[in-house]
Amino acid sequence: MSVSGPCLSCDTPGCTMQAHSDSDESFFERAWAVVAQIPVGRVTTYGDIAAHLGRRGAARIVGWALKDAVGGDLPCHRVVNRNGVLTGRRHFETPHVMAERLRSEGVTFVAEDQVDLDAHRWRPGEAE
DNA sequence: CCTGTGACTTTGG
DNA sequence: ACCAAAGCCACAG
Repeated sequence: MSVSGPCLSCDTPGCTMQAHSDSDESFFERAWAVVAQIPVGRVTTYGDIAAHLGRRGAARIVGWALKDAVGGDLPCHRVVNRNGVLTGRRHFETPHVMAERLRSEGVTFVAEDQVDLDAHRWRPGEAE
């Protein structure tokens, strides 16, 4: 990305991350770029990422993109579904690493596989 | 070009 | 409140 200025596809105040505008990269790569910016100890949802990329109904695609990123450097464990449930835990090396990593970052849980979304939710474009 | 695939989300019973 | 069904959409074959 090389364009400067405010976000064109989201209404997050002060967002300067134009991951969706001016990009020759695929939707997958843009999704990865967003995930890479999730702060430690925070989580976000598939829907939020998709909406931020200007594709409101592409939440599923985001999850799909993450699947391709497992094993890489991306903090894919910080992405949960809209209820805070770790629906992607099955795609990790072992089903527990997702929760383990979150716990080690200080994220609290309301259930075995459900994080306290209200307490840790991060929206794409927010300050880290 | 058409079809299948899903780490999702919303809706209706 | 719980489950099933139907939208959803980028990407690969």
